[in-house]
Amino acid sequence: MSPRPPDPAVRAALIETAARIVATEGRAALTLRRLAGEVGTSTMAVYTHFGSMEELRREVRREGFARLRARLAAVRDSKDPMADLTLLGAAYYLSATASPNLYRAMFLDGPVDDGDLGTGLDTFMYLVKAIGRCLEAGRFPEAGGTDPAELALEVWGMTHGFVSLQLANLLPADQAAEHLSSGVRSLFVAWGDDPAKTGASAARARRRLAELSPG
Amino acid sequence: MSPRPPDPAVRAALIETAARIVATEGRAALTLRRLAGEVGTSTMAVYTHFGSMEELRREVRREGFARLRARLAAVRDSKDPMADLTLLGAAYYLSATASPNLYRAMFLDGPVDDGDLGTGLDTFMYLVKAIGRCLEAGRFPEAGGTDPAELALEVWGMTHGFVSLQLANLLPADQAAEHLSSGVRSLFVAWGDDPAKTGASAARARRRLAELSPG
DNA sequence: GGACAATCCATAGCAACGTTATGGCATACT
DNA sequence: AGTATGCCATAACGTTGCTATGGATTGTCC
Repeated sequence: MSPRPPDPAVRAALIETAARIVATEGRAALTLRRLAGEVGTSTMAVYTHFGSMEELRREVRREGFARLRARLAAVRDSKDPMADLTLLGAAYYLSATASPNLYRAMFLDGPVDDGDLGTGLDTFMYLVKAIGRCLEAGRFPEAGGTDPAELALEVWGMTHGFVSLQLANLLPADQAAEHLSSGVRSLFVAWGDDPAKTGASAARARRRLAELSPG
Repeated sequence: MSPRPPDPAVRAALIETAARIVATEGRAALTLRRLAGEVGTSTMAVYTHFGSMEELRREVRREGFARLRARLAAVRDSKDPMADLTLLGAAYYLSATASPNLYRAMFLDGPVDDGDLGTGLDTFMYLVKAIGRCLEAGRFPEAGGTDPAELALEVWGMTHGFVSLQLANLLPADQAAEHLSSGVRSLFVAWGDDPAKTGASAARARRRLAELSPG
């Protein structure tokens, strides 16, 4: 009754190879025939495993989110939640700029569907939790009863903005990084953080940069 | 000696039709044969006028920047430079979200080249000048001797960030608009603007929304 | 253990894509 | 008027994603 099962190794190889091609050469470089050729299978394998090229691209995005999540998870909670927060921002920025084409595929290439939204949202939670801990520590007196998710959205919007400008060649990397950090610092100031503490946390974050996964 | 000159009407029709297709149906809807068909010419006309499909897409981006510039130019200087600034931000946001596919083509679809950078930069100048007038009016005491372009970059980065998140379906329109305005307000607070004045300027800007071009 | 049935994947063909070659015909200068 | 120059219409080429067909392989049942 039961027929031949699909080979999980073929499926994994397709995703991994596709992610590599997209990450190194961009979306346009990923073609059906080339993918099948590099994996050493036939074009039909893509259709039995994913149904369409678009569905495979979605799996590539999932892979991208998984890698981003791993980077963020490498940032451990410390006694200075704002240093943790700064380090999360750095991990996000470095992930995006180290694999610009993958970031483009995840966030820029087109409207994401609901499936992506779910897998992307849990990476956002790392940011929300860090900000929540900053609030508990009393670092943002001016943002008293605010939902941490609201504040996290401000930080994410600004981060995504500068990353996008850099990836679009509208800003050189050094300017993007500098204005991003000064912009986020402005948010902290507006939320009432003590400037001396802000500086101390930033210094502590800088000392912990080695925690971040390589790349 | 001199041969038949290229018809400027054909060229204009190609650009206008291409911009309409991209704006209404997105980048993927613009194909060579369809464009030639709708304009009522042959596929070769595209190559005599633009040389390649990619060069025509660049003209579409130029057209998009021209439209954005017209929107920004419709905001006249008033005695309240921060109201002007807020209105410029609204004009930018409304332009982008009213023609999301055109904004995508201009800023999101791929790395822009140097030609785009030049045409895009002069729209940025509207923002720089408004912030310069805010500085002259003493609205940002904490940002004393800072270059207006630096501050404008912060505002632009945040604006572009939330616009991009909305266009990517990562944020619903109402949340994007709300967090964008509250984020920009945070920047003003961090730069030392008097909260009462900030509110008054925002109210004045709201009353002037009709100045903006329709759409 | 052998027949069966289901289905994965290899081969071949389709429409549509951007681009290039070819050629007729209109146009501006001698 | 004649001519040469180059715009634009027609046709073909290679590559794209996708579908139709068919052979090979594997799990199940008697």
